[in-house]
Amino acid sequence: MGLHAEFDINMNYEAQKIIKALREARLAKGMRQTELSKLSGVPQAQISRIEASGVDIRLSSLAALTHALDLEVALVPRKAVPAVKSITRQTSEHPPVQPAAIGKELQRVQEAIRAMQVKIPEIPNLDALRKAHAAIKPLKIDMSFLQPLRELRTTLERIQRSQKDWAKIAEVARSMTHLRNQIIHTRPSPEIQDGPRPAYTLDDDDDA
Amino acid sequence: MGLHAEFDINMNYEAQKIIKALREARLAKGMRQTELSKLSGVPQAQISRIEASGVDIRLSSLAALTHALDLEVALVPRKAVPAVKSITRQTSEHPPVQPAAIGKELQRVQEAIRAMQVKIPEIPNLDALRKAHAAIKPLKIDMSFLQPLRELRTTLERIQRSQKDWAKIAEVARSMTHLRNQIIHTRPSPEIQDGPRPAYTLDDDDDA
DNA sequence: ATCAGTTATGCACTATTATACATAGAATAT
DNA sequence: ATATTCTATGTATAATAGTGCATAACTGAT
Repeated sequence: MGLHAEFDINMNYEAQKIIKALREARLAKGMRQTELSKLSGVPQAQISRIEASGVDIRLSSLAALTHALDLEVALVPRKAVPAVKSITRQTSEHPPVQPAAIGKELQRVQEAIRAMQVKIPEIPNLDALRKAHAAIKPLKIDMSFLQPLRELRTTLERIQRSQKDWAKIAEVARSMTHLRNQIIHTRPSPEIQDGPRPAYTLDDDDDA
Repeated sequence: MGLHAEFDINMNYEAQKIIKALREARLAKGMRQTELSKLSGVPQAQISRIEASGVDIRLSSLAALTHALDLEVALVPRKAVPAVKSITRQTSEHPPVQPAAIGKELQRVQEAIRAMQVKIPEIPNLDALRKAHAAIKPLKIDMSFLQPLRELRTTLERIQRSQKDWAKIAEVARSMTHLRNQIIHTRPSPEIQDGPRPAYTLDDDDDA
């Protein structure tokens, strides 16, 4: 039982690749096992075992997890694999070439959201927040938006600390979406094209 | 066909869709459960249970089956799902290297069914028709079946025009299903003797 | 009616996932 | 070093996938 237990021989390559993709998808979203647990309904302990101990997961569980990660399980013909791969690369999350300060701030926002979730078990609005953030993340953001971002974050943190006014979370989410729209409109800078991040799916990036 | 379409409540929607896709992939290749069983190592009984009784299959089994079917399990971002679907359609479910005349006739059959539906709003038998057609569509069909297909279609059209004898629709559906079975059974016949065709087809008929 | 091929079920039995807690161990802040 | 968060494990139990064999049920063919 090492730190990273080896995979059992139970699962074949294919299966292990999927599991690995799952884990990477979670990490790419900055999600913790506990969060994913809450979103998917799968207990944290089980997620851990799945990721680390090579549990031969059942399809329903896989579906639950992927759903929570905004992914979908698909059966693609071998012949189509390369094409599909290229598409998913395009669509997957890019940590875009960002001014360092912006990148850091985005990270902090994500942190704040996560902290929120940890503190308060039952919040429906949180998902809106997460989505707003996810919508902003893949954009190229000008330095002029650093301030607004920071303010949003501090507001969020204040709410979290005060343990009250959770109703305001929805409001924050709204302004965050608004901010996103502004960002988009300031310059016709659509999605980014390069992606050093293959992220999940059909990864052939081998390893051991 | 959906003799027994009763899935357990254990599996979620997503999971059931995958199972269905599996079954259809098998049928599209004209494979029988015993054959798939040999290729994948999964016992026929288990395959049957999986397809019909909504077994919550494990990932390793899924991988084994998909592999035997020349498919791969992929996790695709929700946003990319439509694109991926269009690709996989192009590659697999698509008119499978069909003689042009057959393809056209299938199209006409579909037309006839649709016309029927427009004329008569509520007919239970129509669904059977639709299913029979859907079951035929993904098959590789020999030119020898062109005549039977055509006859079925004209019968259908006659019924529709006469505005009567709707009871016969069920009969047509039955013979269509029958036709499907015949088509499947003639699989081990490497035909391809079409005339009206660009000579370069490059058909990648992958039957092993 | 009979036969052959395919799929669905029944049953006994095993192997493993899944779950609930609890908690240890690792990694990160403070 | 201390606290906190995150991940991995331990234990016990329930639920069920998986297997093998046999065979029923259904279909199309002779």
